[in-house]
Amino acid sequence: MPLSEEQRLNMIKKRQKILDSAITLFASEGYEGTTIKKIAESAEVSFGNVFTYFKDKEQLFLASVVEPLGTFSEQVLDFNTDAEDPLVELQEMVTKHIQLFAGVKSYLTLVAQVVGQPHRYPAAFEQLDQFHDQLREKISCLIKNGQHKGVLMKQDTMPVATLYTSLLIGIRLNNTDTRYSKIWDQYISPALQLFGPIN
Amino acid sequence: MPLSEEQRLNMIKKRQKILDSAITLFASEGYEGTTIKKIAESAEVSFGNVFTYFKDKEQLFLASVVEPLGTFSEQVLDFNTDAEDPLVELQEMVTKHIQLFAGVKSYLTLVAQVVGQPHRYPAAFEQLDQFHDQLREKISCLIKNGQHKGVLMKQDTMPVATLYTSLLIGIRLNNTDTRYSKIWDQYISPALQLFGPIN
Amino acid sequence: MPLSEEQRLNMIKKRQKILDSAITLFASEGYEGTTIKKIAESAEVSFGNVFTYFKDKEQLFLASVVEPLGTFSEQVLDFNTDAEDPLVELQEMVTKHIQLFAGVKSYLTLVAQVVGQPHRYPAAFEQLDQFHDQLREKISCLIKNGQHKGVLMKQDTMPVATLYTSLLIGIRLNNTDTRYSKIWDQYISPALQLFGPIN
Amino acid sequence: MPLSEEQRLNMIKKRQKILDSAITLFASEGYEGTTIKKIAESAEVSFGNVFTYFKDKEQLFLASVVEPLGTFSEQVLDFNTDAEDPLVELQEMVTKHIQLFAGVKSYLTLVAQVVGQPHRYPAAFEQLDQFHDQLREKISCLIKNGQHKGVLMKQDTMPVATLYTSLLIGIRLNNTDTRYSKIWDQYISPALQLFGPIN
DNA sequence: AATGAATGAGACTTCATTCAT
DNA sequence: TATGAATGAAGTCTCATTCAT
Repeated sequence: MPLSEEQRLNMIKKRQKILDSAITLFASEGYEGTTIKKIAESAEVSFGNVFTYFKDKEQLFLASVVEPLGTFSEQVLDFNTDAEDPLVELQEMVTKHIQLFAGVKSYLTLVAQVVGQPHRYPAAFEQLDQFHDQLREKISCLIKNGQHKGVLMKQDTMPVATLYTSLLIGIRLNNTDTRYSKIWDQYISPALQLFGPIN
Repeated sequence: MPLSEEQRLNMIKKRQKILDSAITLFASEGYEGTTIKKIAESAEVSFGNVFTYFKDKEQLFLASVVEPLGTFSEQVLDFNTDAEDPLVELQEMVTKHIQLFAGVKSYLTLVAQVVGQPHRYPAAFEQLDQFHDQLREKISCLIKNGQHKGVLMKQDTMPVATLYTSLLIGIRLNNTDTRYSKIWDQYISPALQLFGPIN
Repeated sequence: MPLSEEQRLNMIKKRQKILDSAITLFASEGYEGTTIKKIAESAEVSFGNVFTYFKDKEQLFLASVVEPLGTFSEQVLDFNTDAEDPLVELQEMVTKHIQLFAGVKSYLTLVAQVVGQPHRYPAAFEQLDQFHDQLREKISCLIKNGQHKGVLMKQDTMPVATLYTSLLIGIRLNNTDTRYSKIWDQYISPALQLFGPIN
Repeated sequence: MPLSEEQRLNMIKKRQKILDSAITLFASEGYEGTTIKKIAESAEVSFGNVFTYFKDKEQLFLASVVEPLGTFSEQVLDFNTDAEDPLVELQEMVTKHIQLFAGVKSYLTLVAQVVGQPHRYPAAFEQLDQFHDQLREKISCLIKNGQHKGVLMKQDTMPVATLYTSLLIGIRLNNTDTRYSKIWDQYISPALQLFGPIN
């Protein structure tokens, strides 16, 4: 007697709720500061039920870092390296990134923890690092395009890309607000300067 | 019976050794990942002796964050807002900052933890935040000076200052190496772009 | 709606399969070392289904010890106390016992557990103890017969019977092999000595 | 400041008390049936303190099996294979063994558990098995001596030795009393028959 | 009857802190 | 001051049992 469709959906929802609670708590309380009990309470799930969905705390942490990465990276990587007008593309990319980073507080705090202590979370770090490389590579391409077209000043592109991603994670770390607000818009224009636009 | 001078010095050294070990371990293993036993072993001090110098773990953590701040902030704040040539001053500041951040891995990883989880470490965060404000303020002044002298493009100065400090903590987070190396020099020039230099 | 004959048979088979798995596992992993999940997997039955056939773990354990006892005791007690030639009867009994004990590894390991920790499994122990008494009594009778007929030396019979059953459970404990093999035959002749045969 | 002699002695006593409690409990309740809490209570020691002396439950179990083995094996192996009068030596050996096994209930129940589930306690079994081999070997020698001198009937010696050790562990398993009593003496003479004495 | 998710009690273990020496 | 044994609270995880489907 397999599970009914309704039950299956319910379980998927439940799993997601646990994961969301875990992300929030891991982000704000840290790995050891977060107890399974807290997660269960926050997700309105019984203590033991957490283990129905995640083998152990470590796996739950890993899932908290890795699972949202798919959607997130897709959004972050959504820009065109071969754009006709690289300056406009850059502007749009920066705008989107800033707004995205403004709105995703918990997850990015979690990411910052993993990035800050790679040897403590090797599996999670591995995945993040891979994405990070991909992102920097793609940004680097767009910059090269801009330099080619003479709208960006000539400079090594990878350091700039690295600085840019550092800046993104850095502002997320430095800001305590949870949602996007006008304040974040102020960052767009100076952040663009990093790429050395020629007007 | 008062302690001899030699004993007093010895104790000061011991305390510092414990603090250094604590910083390294808190940085790499996190707060609850770091045990008093590990700290004692790393500092080559007996287990119970740690409590002779620090009341409890929390205070030791606080000291790990706060005590190095004095020297560190002095170095970071060592630039002249009223410089004759703000561009040169900026260049020197950025160079110094990058080199400084390159060389202080453990402590800054620790700082990033506190900044990322402010409500978990309120006392420590308070101090760091205060320093951060002071730093941004001072950088903002230097930028204003540059804009006044027409060597920097006009833009809101605080967002730029914030971006700059974000960038600093961000590159520290993104790099795993423990010491300054030539690689870090690549960041200086693009980081300068952030301020919108006019040549 | 009563169950069809086929269903009834199926359930009986299923119950036996669970019991067999339980015996094997209880024997090799011990009571708490054995989980319902393991039993279910081993019996190729769903987890919850185990509880359809056995109220709880304790009852399943009890059944594991008690149910096979019927067949087993029948075989063990199958010898003739009033045999014409008690020496031959003894020889045949010992041979049969050794072969039987050689072939029933799991169950006897389980029995040994219960016998070794009587106060932990009082109900199970009770039953085994009763059978044990019966067995010793019957062996004692056969010995007496032999002594009467002058083919066994005179000695107290109960201690000999007890030693004999001890020896049987002891060799089972000391041997790791699961099936009867020629090795076991070596034990027959010396075991017979226990009874003090006169030739 | 190393520990004082008195403290060291105290710790040794404490460790032994824990070990003794563990042996008793493991014997009567089994491995999983025995909790650290129970052991601590029985040894009149705080819960956490158990871990000062034994890394974890498994190690405590191993120590419970292995540490008493030294004294025990010494006593069990204390007989002379080259005795002038092997019959007398055998008689003395059996007497001593029976009395020894009568008086060491808990430890031998524990031994029986390990022997019965070797794959569950591989490390402990290893040690016991080694001792067992040594014992059988030595008994075998004494039997050979007796056969040589014509006071024991000719038969394979190893099976007899194995039967004898089986018998010893078997009677220990079958008897519930904790101390040596006259009852045990009844076993001596029939047990001797096993070796096929010629009078 | 059959299934497997849900529950929470209870086990092991770690570790900050206390304290006697 | 220095040491490390003693304590027990708190955390993770397992698993028998229940129960809705």
